[in-house]
Amino acid sequence: MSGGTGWQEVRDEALRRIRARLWAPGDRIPDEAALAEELGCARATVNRALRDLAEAGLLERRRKGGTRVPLTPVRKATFSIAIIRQDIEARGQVPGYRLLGDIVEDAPAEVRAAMGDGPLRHVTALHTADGAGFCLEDRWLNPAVVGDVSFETLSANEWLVGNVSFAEGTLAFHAVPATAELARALGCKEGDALLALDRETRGEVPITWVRLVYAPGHRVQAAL
Amino acid sequence: MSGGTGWQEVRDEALRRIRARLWAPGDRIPDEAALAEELGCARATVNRALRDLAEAGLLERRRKGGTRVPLTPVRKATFSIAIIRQDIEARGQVPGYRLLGDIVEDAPAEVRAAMGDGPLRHVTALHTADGAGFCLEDRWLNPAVVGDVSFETLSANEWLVGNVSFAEGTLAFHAVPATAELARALGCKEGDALLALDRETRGEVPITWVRLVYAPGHRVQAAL
DNA sequence: GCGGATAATATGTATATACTTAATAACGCC
DNA sequence: GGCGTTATTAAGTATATACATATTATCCGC
Repeated sequence: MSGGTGWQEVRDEALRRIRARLWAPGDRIPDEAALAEELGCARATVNRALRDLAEAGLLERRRKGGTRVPLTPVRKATFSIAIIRQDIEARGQVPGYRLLGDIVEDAPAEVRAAMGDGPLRHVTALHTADGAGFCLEDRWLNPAVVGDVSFETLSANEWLVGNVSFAEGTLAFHAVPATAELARALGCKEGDALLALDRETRGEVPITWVRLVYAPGHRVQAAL
Repeated sequence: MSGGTGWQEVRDEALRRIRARLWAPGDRIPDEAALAEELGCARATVNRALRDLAEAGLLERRRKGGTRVPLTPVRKATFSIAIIRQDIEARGQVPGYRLLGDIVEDAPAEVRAAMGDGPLRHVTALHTADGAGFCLEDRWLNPAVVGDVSFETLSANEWLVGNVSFAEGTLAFHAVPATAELARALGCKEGDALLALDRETRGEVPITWVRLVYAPGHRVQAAL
């Protein structure tokens, strides 16, 4: 009657009521059955809509407890992790890649915490955009997983995505000062503030630990 | 037969096949009806499971085109945005708050791009954890939205969440060098590399633009 | 062979129904 | 009143069915 029964319309109507404070923070909202009747749709449709909002942190749902608008919503932001080359192409720039180092050695404590003790394959490479340094990849690999694949022309980043992707892992952002090596590779001054992304990937066993350090000014954008 | 028909079990089984490369990158997987029959459940259950994997970037689905394992998966990571005070409490530390400045003035170009021209209320505040500087909040507010609420004791961060939350916005991470003010507030040296989070929030009109600069070493963790 | 209309198809969604589960509320006992 | 048991409730899930919608594939006329 009111114009539609799709779950997205139900979600939008719920969102409107939240924003208009018809449903104020702390409030318990009508249950699914009541909303279904009011909006003229099935309960499953309301369920889908409210579940969607709950996943975004805009509602809190509990069995028997009903659904309520959180007093202090914990919004969730998502960002996409693509291959670096794709990232650069998406910016309309020409991607480049240069292998800087590839040796087996003992890793620092920070890496050993994630990858375990024992010698690891240490690969460093520079990704460029339109010829300029874009991102320095500092990667430690489990030799048992990668064997002796060459990363001369194909970045480890790309090889991993195509071969041992779909694994679990953790990810964190932080800031690091540019070392002499970073300054040289990324074309900035030593000590400059750079954005870094640490990522750890493992399947059954640890696979890789990587730190990507981006050129000055780089921003990683997320969507709410 | 095989042990269960819940959508999470279907999802896990699909994930297992992807990881085991039974379904290899580029492959088209069986359609929902076939999987439903094979796994002994309803098509809607399979749909729920595969939709979940597609949202995580582990599958690509298209009407008529079927479902396939992406050649270069674009994984999605999510992180939660809570009130800073809650963030600090979650670390087991005692949160503190000190208002540093609150004046109406013209904003720099970067902020005007998001908030429009005209004078804005500029609020700066320091969040502390166990007494030490944790995060400097540099916020520009639309006076038409906030009026003359006092942020002496309640952080703007918290006031906004409780009053104009549920709005749209953008969010980005980057790195900045510590200015003299930042160094003083966060207890570090001038020029130190610091993680910054820029966030823009708007409803019908621009509401606020904020930059949170964290103390040295701070990491923002995301989940895959 | 090419382009455009047409058919086929896999996913997307809506619905009624039924049952499960977690959490709260009610009850009754002491 | 305090406490443990039981009943109730609202969300969570599963299912069959039906129809919608985007594509892809096919067919046909030229």
